[in-house]
Amino acid sequence: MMLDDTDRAILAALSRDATQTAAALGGRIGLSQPATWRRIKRLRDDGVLAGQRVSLNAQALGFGVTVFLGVKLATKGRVSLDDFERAVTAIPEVQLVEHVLGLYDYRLRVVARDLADFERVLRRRVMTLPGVGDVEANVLLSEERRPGPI
Amino acid sequence: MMLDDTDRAILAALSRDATQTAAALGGRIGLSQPATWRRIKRLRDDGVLAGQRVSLNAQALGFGVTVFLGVKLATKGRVSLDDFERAVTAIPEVQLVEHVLGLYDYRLRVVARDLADFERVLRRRVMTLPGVGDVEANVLLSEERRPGPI
DNA sequence: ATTGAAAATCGCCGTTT
DNA sequence: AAACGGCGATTTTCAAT
Repeated sequence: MMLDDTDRAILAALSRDATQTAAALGGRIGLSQPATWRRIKRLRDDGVLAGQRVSLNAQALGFGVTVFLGVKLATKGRVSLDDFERAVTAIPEVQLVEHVLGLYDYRLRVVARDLADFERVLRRRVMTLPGVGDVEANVLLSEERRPGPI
Repeated sequence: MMLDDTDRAILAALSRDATQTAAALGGRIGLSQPATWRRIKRLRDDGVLAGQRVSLNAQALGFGVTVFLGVKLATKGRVSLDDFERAVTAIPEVQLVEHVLGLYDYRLRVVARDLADFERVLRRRVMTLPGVGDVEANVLLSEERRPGPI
């Protein structure tokens, strides 16, 4: 599928604020409500707009600590990967499981109430995962999301 | 603020799909539309529901490669951090800038059309950032988002 | 239970490619 | 002629009270 500048403007606008109406968005880029809506629908149908999700404020929920873990597996057969993924997705504190290629095999985004709570998760849950070798940790200080290239 | 199981069910449902209506969501958890809507409004007012974002399908947009970069700065004064952050947010291919504590100073999520395009971004844009020391890369194979602890 | 707004269409006609 | 947009209108749905 081919995207023109109008599509890009719509995607950029929706990235900033997904709650705005088709009429308001169209007004800002010089399109009528139906035309804007048709384009949004096409972008949805083409799979470019993949969905819409709320972003939860972890701080407000009492999760003050976010840690990124790089995990290297000790053994890497197909079964090892499957076993690891099955087990890791059962840890509630894990928000994101990324299978990667490079120095590590998996990257995990983990939230905890505080550092003491994180230590518990690390020792009782992460270090006991099947096949785990090296684990590296980075504590999140701040993050900024950018619109991306579009 | 205090969350009960009903609030948790609402947050979990909205994390999966933010487009669903209060009536539909309520129906699934045994609440009326107004009751569900009031709870959602309270969660919004309390700052637990922080906003709503569309998820763009990078693949469909022609960005087939996602790479995580761990960046270590060579020099780490306040000015170095400010300079680095200013410069890195000007790279369109960077979707996410995470300031972290640990082996690395920053973690970047970078998208590119393909590996050749990524090499260009890495050499021309990332390696020329002010104060950059070591850079480590992990190529994303797949990722799975989880609801988190809520 | 109600209302007012917005989403989600449709048809038609003009323009551009 | 195919694709797209504007305009006007309608129906349906849903947020909000």
